Amino acid sequence: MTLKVYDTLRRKKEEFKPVHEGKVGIYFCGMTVQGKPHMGHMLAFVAGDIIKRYLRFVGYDVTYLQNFTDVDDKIIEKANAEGVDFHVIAERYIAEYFKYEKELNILPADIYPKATEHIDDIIGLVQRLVDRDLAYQGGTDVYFRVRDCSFYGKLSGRKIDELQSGARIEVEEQKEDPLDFTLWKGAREGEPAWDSPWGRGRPGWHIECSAMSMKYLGDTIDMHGGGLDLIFPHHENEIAQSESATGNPYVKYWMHNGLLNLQGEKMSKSTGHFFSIEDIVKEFPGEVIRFYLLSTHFRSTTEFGRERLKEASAGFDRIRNLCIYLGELSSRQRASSGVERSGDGKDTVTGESPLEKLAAQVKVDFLEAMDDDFNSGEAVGHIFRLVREVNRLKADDPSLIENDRVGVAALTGLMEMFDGILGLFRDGLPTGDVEVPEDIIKLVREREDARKNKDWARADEIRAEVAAAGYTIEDGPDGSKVKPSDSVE
RNA sequence: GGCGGCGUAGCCAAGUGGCUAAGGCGACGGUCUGCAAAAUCGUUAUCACCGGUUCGAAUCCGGUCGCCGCCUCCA
Repeated sequence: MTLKVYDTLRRKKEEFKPVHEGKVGIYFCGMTVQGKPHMGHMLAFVAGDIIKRYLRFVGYDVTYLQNFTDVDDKIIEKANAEGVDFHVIAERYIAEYFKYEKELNILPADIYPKATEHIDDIIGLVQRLVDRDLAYQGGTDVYFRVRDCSFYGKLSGRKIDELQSGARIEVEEQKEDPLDFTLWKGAREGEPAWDSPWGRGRPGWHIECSAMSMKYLGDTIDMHGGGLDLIFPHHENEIAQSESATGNPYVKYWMHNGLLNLQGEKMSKSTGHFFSIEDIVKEFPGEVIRFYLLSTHFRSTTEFGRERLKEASAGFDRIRNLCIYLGELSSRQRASSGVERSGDGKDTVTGESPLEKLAAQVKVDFLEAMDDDFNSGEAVGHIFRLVREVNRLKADDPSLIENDRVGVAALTGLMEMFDGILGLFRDGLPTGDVEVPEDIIKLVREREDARKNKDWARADEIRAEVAAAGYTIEDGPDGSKVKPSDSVE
């Protein structure tokens, strides 16, 4: 099987071949920490996480960078409004980010470079561009000369001449051309600033990503990710400045995630038309949020809303229930293994039992989906097929499953693999061994007695009571089970 | 105006030339259950419209309509 990846620049899917054998360097555009993270951010980072996890699963040595752009106009604005140092603002939102990164089971990046900690690298890169006459100082700023960049526009499909007509003419007379973008921004009174050959100032937007990406991962990196809305101008400018400076290709595969829609319209901070992760996490478990985000292909525009999350929650419960069932079977089988496990032949790996066949088939389907540009949406569909198939076998003849130790082990291993790649569960596969308070257990026992006596009224009463406490009772052939209520209302 | 994307069932969503168009949610009808829950079975799509290419198209080409994004800070 071969991994295929869609590249935004070439606009097609291609077989993935890393720059260096066995290694993958990924730079994922993180947040400009000027506010709390919203769902759109989280979608992007979950997408990056899936890519990272899968490449590791396939066997690559992955180095994953996710930056924090921790100085910009809005951060400074907020700092001034609150009368604090801009670092206070930046660090506040960085801390926020980490909170939700953990909540959504996003594996930590290997490096979280910050713009303000790479001022020297940034100045060095700007200097290279100035030295080559591709950038110039205008007033206290330094600009990139867009018209001299022959390949400008190749990522976004824009032509320089067409750009100009639509471009807002900025009132910066220091620019030779309105299209030129800022590499270095001279400081005004009261703004954070660093010394540079062009006077005190700070980096413009775009340049920090180029500098940090190249510093840690080299001139040419394997993948650069971020939201679709970063293609222009951010990534276009990154390519322009990076390739102009080094003469080497900047990125091998551009990975852009689709944007989140809210009732058909893009989430947008400026219009207030968005959900903050902070609010959503109050209503839904991080696992459900993550599951929803990854059950659509990351490049698609995705509808987001509470209704969608409720649906995802119901589906997610099906997967969780299967894991719990498998966990119970394993422990039961383990418990009985000492006694009756001689020579019925069931413990032999034959690859022939229905469970083994099912596991093998679904595994292939799942991996094929993931190999196809990390299509986690399709992959999730295969998991559901597995869930239904196992449940069907169980409904037909539970003993078939219960006696198939090898098959159960195969399924369990498969679910662990899915979990490793998709990061479905924060604490590993759910086992069903959840803590239920003593008083609840007491009630359940009481109810079982009532049921034996066919005192249905009392039984229903207790069930309601237990439900009110947040637990669900399921009556089965071997008694009643209790578990925390998992569906989200 | 320029560039790009999308339009698949009640809703969400895979699928980009060829077996019965994944999967989830919901709804309706069965099974199981004391009733539920969980689970399961069945039903619920000629893929926006028109034309073309092809033995064959949701999938390719052309056109029409509709929606959205980018072009300004944005995951």
